[in-house]
Amino acid sequence: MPELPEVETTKRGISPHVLGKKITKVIVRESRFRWPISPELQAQVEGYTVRTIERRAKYLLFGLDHGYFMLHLGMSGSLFITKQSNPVQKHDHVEFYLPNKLSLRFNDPRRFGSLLWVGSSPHEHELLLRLGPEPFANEFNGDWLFKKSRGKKCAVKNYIMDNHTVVGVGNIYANEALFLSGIRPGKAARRISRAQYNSLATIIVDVLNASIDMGGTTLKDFVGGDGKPGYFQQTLQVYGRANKPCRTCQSPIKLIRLGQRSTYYCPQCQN
DNA sequence: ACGAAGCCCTGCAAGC
DNA sequence: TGCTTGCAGGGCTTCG
Repeated sequence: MPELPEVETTKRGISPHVLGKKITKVIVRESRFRWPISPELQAQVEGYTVRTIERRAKYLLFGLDHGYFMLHLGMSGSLFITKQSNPVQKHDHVEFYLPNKLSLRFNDPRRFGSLLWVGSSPHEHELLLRLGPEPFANEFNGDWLFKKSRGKKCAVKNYIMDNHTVVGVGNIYANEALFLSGIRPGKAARRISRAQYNSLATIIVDVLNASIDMGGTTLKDFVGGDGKPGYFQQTLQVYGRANKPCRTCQSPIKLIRLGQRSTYYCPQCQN
């Protein structure tokens, strides 16, 4: 389940091997993804050079001279550089041949990911057009969270996981950030104070940044490796810790479901 | 406009 | 041991 830090880490990991390189061949072994991979993609990409790689939310945008293709890792996707001669593993669904007998491979067991040709204005694409701000953008702060939340009855956890509020906050980081902010996840978004949103916004940015920094330590393993997710290396405070003692107060961590997602919190520390 | 639920899919763990 | 069942989850889509 790649969260934003893994997508950013992936981008940084593959960039040196992909930027300025010509994609000589595209092999689609499985086209059934979130949306089927169109034959157009292969035709548009083969023989062209990658000029830019951007991340928007959890999407990666690959810029060629005549347009962009966009890739999402879904829940189980990974993207890595490998030698063309290395055996194709299960779920290595798409392969981009690069110079020097290297390849960029897209592996995705659950196929919740996507790969789309989006033409010359990717940011105008339907999937990106109405997304909220990046967490690292200036416009994302406590003030934004507070103002946008007025009148919203939904749980604050669902609110911060909504891509219209801010992008890139997945289930794990939503749980962790709410714990670190002392906010109970089921509380209505409109009932959170400005001060609490200031704290929450800062913590979201800090947690994502820390995770990207840790992810960066695995970059050297990207050739032939898989880029270990950053969050496995950090100590999770509540996520996956149902009934275990809170690291702060020893109270058992509670597990509930909000918006069909596992939600963990400390009933003592979060109000 | 909002919010909740449904759906896509495979791997893994638990239960029998 | 080998089956069946349930759960996990990002995010688009549909329904109320």
